[in-house]
Amino acid sequence: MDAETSGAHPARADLRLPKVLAALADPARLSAVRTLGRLGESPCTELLHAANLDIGRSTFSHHQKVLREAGILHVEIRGAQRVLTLRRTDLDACFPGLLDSVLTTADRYVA
Amino acid sequence: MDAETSGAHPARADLRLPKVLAALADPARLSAVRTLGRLGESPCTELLHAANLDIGRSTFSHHQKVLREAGILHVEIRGAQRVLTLRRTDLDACFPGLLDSVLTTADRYVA
DNA sequence: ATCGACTGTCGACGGCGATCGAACAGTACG
DNA sequence: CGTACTGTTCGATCGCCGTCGACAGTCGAT
Repeated sequence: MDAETSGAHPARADLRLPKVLAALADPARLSAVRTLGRLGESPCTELLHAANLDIGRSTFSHHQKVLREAGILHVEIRGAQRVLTLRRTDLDACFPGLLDSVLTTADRYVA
Repeated sequence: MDAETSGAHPARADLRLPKVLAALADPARLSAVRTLGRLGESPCTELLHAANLDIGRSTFSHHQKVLREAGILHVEIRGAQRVLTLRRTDLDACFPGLLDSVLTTADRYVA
């Protein structure tokens, strides 16, 4: 079926810390992840606006891909939209405390 | 005195999450930080060997600078050597749980 | 069924960063 | 002083990453 949906999402055992950190290191992606942490789930464009990102949809599409391939995001196709969610359980299993830390860090240390 | 030693080390209030994550995202730097977490403190060359990094001294010097400017390392000059330590208290204050997470993540998720 | 509005993807380009080797500077020890 | 060691700086190379404009599915309305 979806060599698309499954191949693009790395298995839990394939997650790697450097890749996760690199994905989170970009300000736009970090903002998106933190916003998604508050929203729970969101389609791409909606998240793009909710995170106040001043970038085009094409750029955001690229970021979404990077986050997905790092194992941070799960993408579910609903009609014409792709609904994004955080892979909380997988991330917590591999990197205990990391996601919580990234999500709860005060805004003044993120700017 | 040390406009060198103090200016190069950002104040706690100036630490920024994206910069810290970017510094930790590089495999060589990540390995160095994790090794330093076990050693407590170490001079550059000693850490370079302890971390099994297959890179030259000049490259490591660059990484050390990146980690220092991100606020992750503290550098103390002792004679001819520079002794490196993690800025644990500052990092814990700004990004609770982050350093612990990075240091305690299982090796198999770091490779 | 087709038009239009919306969704997200793809190819290309530009710039940053990791790396190296060589030259340099500071320190310790004879 | 001269040798050995520690780490930095510089210039160059090269691959990767963020960005954009043009393109392609999908849905609702007419």
